[in-house]
Amino acid sequence: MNKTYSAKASRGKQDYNSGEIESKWPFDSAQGKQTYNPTAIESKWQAIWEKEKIFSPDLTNAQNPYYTLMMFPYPSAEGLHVGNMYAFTGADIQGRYMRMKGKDVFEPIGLDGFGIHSENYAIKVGRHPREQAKISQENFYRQLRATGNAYDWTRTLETYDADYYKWTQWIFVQMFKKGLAYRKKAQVNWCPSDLTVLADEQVIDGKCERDGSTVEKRDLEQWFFKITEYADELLNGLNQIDWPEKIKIAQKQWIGKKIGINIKYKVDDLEDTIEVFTTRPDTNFGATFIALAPEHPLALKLATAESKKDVERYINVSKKKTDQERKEDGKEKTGIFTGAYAINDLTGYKMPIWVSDFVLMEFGTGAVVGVPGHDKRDFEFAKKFGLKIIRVVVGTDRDSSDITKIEQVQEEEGRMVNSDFLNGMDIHEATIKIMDYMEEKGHGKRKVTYHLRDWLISRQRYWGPPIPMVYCSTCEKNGRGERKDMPGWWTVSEDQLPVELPDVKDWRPQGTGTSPLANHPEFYETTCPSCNSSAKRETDVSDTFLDSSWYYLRYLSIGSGGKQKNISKDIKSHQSLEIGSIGNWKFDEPYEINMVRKWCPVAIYIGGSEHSVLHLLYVRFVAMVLHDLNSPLALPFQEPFPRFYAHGLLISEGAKMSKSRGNIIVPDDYIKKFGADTLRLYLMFLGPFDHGGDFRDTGIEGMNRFVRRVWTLLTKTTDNLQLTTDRLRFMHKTIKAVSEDIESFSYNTAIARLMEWYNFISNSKYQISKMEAEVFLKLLAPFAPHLTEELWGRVSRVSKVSEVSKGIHFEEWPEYDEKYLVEDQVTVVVQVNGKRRGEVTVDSSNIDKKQEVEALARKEIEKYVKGKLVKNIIYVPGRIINFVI
RNA sequence: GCCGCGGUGGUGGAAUGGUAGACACGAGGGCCUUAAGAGCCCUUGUCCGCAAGGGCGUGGGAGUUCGACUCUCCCCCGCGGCACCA
Repeated sequence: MNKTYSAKASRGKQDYNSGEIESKWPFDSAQGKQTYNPTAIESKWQAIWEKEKIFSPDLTNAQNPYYTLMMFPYPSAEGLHVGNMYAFTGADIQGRYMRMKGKDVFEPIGLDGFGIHSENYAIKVGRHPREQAKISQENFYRQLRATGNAYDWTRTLETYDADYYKWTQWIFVQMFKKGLAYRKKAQVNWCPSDLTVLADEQVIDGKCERDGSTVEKRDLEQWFFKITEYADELLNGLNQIDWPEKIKIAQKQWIGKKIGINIKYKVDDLEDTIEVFTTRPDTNFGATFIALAPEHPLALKLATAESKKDVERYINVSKKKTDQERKEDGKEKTGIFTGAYAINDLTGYKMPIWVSDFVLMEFGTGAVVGVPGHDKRDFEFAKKFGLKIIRVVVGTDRDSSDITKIEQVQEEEGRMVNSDFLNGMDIHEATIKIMDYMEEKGHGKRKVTYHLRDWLISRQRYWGPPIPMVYCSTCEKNGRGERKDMPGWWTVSEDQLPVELPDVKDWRPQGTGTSPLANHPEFYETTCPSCNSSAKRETDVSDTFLDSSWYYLRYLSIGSGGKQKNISKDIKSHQSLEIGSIGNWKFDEPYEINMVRKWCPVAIYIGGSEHSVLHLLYVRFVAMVLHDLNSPLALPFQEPFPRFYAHGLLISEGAKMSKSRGNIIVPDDYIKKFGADTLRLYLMFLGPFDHGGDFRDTGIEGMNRFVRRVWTLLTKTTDNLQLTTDRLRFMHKTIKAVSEDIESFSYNTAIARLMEWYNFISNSKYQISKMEAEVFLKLLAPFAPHLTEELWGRVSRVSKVSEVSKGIHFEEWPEYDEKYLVEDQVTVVVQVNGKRRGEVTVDSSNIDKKQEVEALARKEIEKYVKGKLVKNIIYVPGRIINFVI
């Protein structure tokens, strides 16, 4: 399919270059100008590309769909910084390469501008979020255009558009209908500076993911998504997707599936039983105490009369502590004895029941069985309070003595001792045996636990999609509701969506545990969709991560059937939104399923790894739910991104770019001074794409020099040039290397190969032939799209008058020919005992003749071998010959 | 504590187990120029040496191999994820 370049082809093409051929593609405007003027060239081509819509594929009729997607940005803060540009450029190169390889590439862009990031920025600058969004949008799109990425500008989306968040709300409704959205009162993470609740995934080390303030616990009634119901799917799906291992591991850890057993213990002299969860029931013969979380319902109940007061005091102190304090104080274990005992059925031992805040109510059953010999925490606790310690496992250190020091606590592999019928078994065998035994005896039941918790979805903020639910107290009294388990609650019907976010003046978060919308009866007062009595809308909005959990589907559906939308102010403004359609833009479906079938799953998704357990987990969950819809809209796949590539982080002054650090670097000035092409090349040349790097502009002049030299060389193309084999070989070698490097995201080495080729031609004082120039431009095109487009017009013209060219970015990627890669002569390195002592040149045809090479090599290293016994000679054909003496 | 990734010149970084330092940046020297800038040419891991040449070199230590930046084990350092998760 692709052209193969050879000397013959080159001669054949000379005919076309009369210099008189005209093309429809506007190549002529810069004719005659000889100095490189990036500003002029870049804005010219950006305007042409967008006007001609060459990067807007025909979604319906495309033959080789290739959907390349970059995580869309939060347009908060002061604009696109070079870190964003680094990531976007790397993604764009991949897309441009695939386009030249013959794919119909769809590369959309949009803004994730709804939600807390953008709202916080609006607070900072004191502007209404909606007003700020307009400003940010304009600024971001202007900057994005200036980077020269091949975006489809006819299909942009912004998550704060009513025509987008209508469907974000629709997804919430589907969640509710499937029983996956529910409301419950729970201890939730509260960020005291954002004045809202946060999902577990948004709390890092007890601190808010965004602003680093210490997260508090509050008891609030909140909306959750039952992501836990998909825990196994989310876990198993990881085996089928081509994602970086570190991200898969992070998700796996976060899901945290553990198989263990719930064991019930009778409380001595009482009717109560205590249930504990453990993954190490094999050590149960060594169980000597029980510890309850302070919040455990039995904690106070079991306390004997004389200890009741102390237990109560302990519980109250614990409850006042934040999670953070509990963890920090936990370095020194605390606890209080209830006075009660539980019976270890295996040994008959009366285990004292304690209350301690190292036990967490949220995990397992909120109670643990203490095996101090084989768990360090249990040991610390037992040691401090003088509880019994029994060894039941002997590990690889063979220590079988009593456990008296923390270093002796044995948590790893080993064999059972002091454990009756388990003795002699290794711990894994014993685990199975004891679980079988306990289940048989009715003492316990196998249990799977997950670290993953349900996704807390509601936010007490303004700038987000209102949760599309209505609460009717009349219905609740009558026990009626859309779902039996949630009396009083009704979804807003689809034809009533979107629930529009009203413009209010008091939009700032208030910290009362409710959204600012709760102050607006004109918003929340409504009638019950079921019984018509007066009812109240939900006033919380949904988490930003819900907005971004489905956007890849929407891009495909902007413009019905792949028709392009007309960007008009009316459509963009939420006030004028009508249900139905405006122009050719359909509003009656969240995504067009036929387009989704054709283009999804996404061919390659590129983004940062900081979203490992946030966006990248949520987006998979939402896709799985949509896959399971009982509807024509059900997705035909479970995994939206079978291939994900995590780019590195570009940092500045050793830290992630952020406004608070004041180390933001914006590309604008560099683009103005050197052009986007130079900056693109410079960013990509810093190192491997998954590596990131520290942005210093010390090398950018050098890259600018390269770009200008390329310009100079390529404006002096010669048509009549007989190429030597050497030159052809270099060209083919470069084609091979650059192609492979792009495919493996080694952009830095791809650029280095092009520099080598340039050096080879220019150092030899050669002129560049037309054929070389064409290939060179094509290989450089993904990296420097404007420069190459401009030069393409000059170097190549277009071969056929009748053909309408779409420029270099739609030309075929060059293919290399193996036969040119073979060298006539090769250099064989001569080693003595593995040390390089010389080299010999051998004809390629002779590289398999060991004797001849050996004879040549011997001469080379005679002085090293003289008088020594050569024990062995290793010859690697064409590479190396090693004399072992 | 557990898991993952990394450690190569002054700097960013190259190297299917086979010539370590590609390609750049920076630095030094030269040409051009009235001058500056731009451009071009040369040198540039380190030590000894005028040179020829040689020694040493990929965080440290051992090992496998004819041969190790690359594979194995131990240790040190940096970065990232998880974490009183029972």
